[in-house]
Amino acid sequence: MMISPSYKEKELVIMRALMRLLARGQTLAEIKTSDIAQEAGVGKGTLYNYFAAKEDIFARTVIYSIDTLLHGIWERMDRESSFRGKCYAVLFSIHEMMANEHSDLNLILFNLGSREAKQLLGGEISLIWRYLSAIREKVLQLAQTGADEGLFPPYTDEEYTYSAFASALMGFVHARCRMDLPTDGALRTAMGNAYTLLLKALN
Amino acid sequence: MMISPSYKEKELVIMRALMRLLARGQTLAEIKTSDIAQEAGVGKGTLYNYFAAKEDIFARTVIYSIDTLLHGIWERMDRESSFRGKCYAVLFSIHEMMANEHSDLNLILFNLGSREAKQLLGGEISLIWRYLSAIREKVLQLAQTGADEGLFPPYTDEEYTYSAFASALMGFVHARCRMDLPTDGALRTAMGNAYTLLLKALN
Amino acid sequence: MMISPSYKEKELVIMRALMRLLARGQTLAEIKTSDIAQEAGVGKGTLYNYFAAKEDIFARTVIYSIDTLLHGIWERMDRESSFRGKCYAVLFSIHEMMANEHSDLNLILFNLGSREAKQLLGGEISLIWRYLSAIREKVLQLAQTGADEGLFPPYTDEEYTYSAFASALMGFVHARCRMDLPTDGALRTAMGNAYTLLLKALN
Amino acid sequence: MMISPSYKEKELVIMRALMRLLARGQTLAEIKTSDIAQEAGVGKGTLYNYFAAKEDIFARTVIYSIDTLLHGIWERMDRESSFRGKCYAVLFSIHEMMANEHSDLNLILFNLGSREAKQLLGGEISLIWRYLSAIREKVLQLAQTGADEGLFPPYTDEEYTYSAFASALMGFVHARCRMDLPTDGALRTAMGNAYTLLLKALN
DNA sequence: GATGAATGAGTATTCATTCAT
DNA sequence: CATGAATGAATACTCATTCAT
Repeated sequence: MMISPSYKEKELVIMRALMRLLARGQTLAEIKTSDIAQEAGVGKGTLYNYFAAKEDIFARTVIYSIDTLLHGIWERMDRESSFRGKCYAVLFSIHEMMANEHSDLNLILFNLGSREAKQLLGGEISLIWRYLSAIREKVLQLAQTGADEGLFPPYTDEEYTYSAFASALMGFVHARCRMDLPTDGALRTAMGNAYTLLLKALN
Repeated sequence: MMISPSYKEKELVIMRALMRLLARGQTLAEIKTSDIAQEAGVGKGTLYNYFAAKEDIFARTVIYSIDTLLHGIWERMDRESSFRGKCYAVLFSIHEMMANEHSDLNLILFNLGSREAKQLLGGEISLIWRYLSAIREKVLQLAQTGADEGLFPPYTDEEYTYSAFASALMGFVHARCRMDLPTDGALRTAMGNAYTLLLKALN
Repeated sequence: MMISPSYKEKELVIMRALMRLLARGQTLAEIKTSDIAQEAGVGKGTLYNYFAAKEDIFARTVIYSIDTLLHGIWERMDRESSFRGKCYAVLFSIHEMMANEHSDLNLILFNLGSREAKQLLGGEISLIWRYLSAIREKVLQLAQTGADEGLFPPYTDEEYTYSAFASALMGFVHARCRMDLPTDGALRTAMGNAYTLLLKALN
Repeated sequence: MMISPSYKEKELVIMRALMRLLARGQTLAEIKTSDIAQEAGVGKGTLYNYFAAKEDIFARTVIYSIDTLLHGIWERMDRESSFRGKCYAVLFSIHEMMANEHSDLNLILFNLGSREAKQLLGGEISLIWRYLSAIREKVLQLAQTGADEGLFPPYTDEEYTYSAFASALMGFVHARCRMDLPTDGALRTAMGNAYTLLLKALN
């Protein structure tokens, strides 16, 4: 299920050090190679035995984070059997990721502009499409589950269906963004709104 | 309607020069003060007569762009009288903004990570909230229009209503992002999906 | 008579600073950009307003030194009217250059390997040939002077004649190199030997 | 006849690896310890079992090359019995050395500035004098041979005689340097000029 | 106000050397 | 003896900012 390759011990040490620094609130632009080395507990030179350049550390850490994140979300979904349970599992994962400064992905993504991200991912741009298609497949499976439960008819327009899930999810992200310190109530409301919208959209 | 203050002649010359550079495909990180000065046709020292620092040029250009963008969208909406016309006006504005490398806002936003953006907007973070509340108000007016036309019942849950618009819009943005070179057909489909979803969500 | 272009004030300040550092016994490889800047009394950044890179400073200083040196030798030769006087003027110039740690050229040349020198002179390799042909012309004029004085017959074989001057000169350089602290006597002997050899070779 | 000490197997492997790298056109400054180790087919650490430092490798390789070169020239001279044959043997050796990128010595010498060379030879500066005196002795023997053949009178001024040989040789080197791709004819002319000059100088 | 030459703090990267295995 | 992963000192170069004109 992991899409990217396996990692050497030291590579992980270094990438995790970078993520800890980001978790501490530092910007990518602020982080120096010496900071990463120190945080990782290795010499500065060692970085360059495993990564071609500072940028390379960033790029590969983004990929590692996406992998880890998706892996986490899917594990959580798979533990639920109902459509509703799976949807809330995703929403809850997203919420946690946004709440947790230490959450792998958001640290990276919120530190990159999209133009910059494209450059960082560079040659590995195809990875993006592989992620997107893996996600799409998962979404359509989920739609199937909902249809099986009789919550809405089986889909006939794949693109519309996918788009409905995307809309509900991103609407939730937007709502979540607008909360400074989300209360349980506000959170439940936002999740409920997303779920309601999804069902209406698919009926 | 412009939320930010008025600008001096030279300030505009400089901010527009920055936007031309971005339009040319350069990253914020790549752009040097000397580039901006040259593109603006002024001396490097002149920049510092109008802006406190390089970062300040960026920050104020972001705001200027948002202003310009929102102004444009609203003008376009106001030219339409029907609910459907207003909705498509917004979707079309977004599409254009994403298609047009020269579109003011996207140049800026796509060059900023959100963490960085927060820092840039800095003390002016309240501006963000003023924009958001202006937008919310406009959205609710729009919902009123739709209700008046009998397309859906008047809203009772303001947050849900706002969220539905946000979801439809962001779903469209996501769909639009997935098109490399959008065909007319694909575009119309994506807009149709967003509009359909919105109506279903509000009924 | 100067073969290379004219120099800006600051360029000269910098090149002369480099030469002072070399005169102080430092190797080219040891000299840092900051050393040059400090010795020149300018900021490190200023170096890069006048030279493209450290290597460029070296390369252009070599050329400047060669110019200066040749200019000096020729001035000295021109002050003498007799063949013998002109020859001794050259030998004496060479001696001085080798004795004087501050002599422009030797500082540079003795710090370069020939492979490195070729690279430094780089695109300006044609300059070398212009210098060599200027020298050859001067040598043949000198041969003419000697023939006019009846010291040896006019030359028929230009290459042999040029080669004889070169041999005598380089033999002197070799002899001079072998002296640690040259006494007046040893010096006069070496010059005498070179002059004798030259006359015999040309008769 | 070898002036420097004998070498261990691995030392030779390493020094020859360095020479191959130089032969390939790389500058001393460009060559890294890892390059030498790789070319020699040993681990980087092994270098330090046989040499104190990178500089030490260079220095001892210079000496090894000089030894090899002189040894080669003298062997060639000894195979000739006539004065003329011996002289041409030397000139031809020099020519070959300059023509052959792989010739041991020139690779080293043409990569060193003289200041640097002094440092490299370092404590072993006395070696230089031993070489020079061995050379001087050989030259005077050669002069004796020429006198025995009646080509010129026996020498009375040792220094002048030595100097004449040095001049002729260095004049040839200078001429040879000026040829880009030496033709047979040009080469024979240059050798003839050197030999002619030598005989004239000694008569 | 406008200019741009001068500045020097700041940083990614290299590579000789070591030493645990 | 042989190795090569780990190290960190060392350094060229950039570029935002200043200020004398």
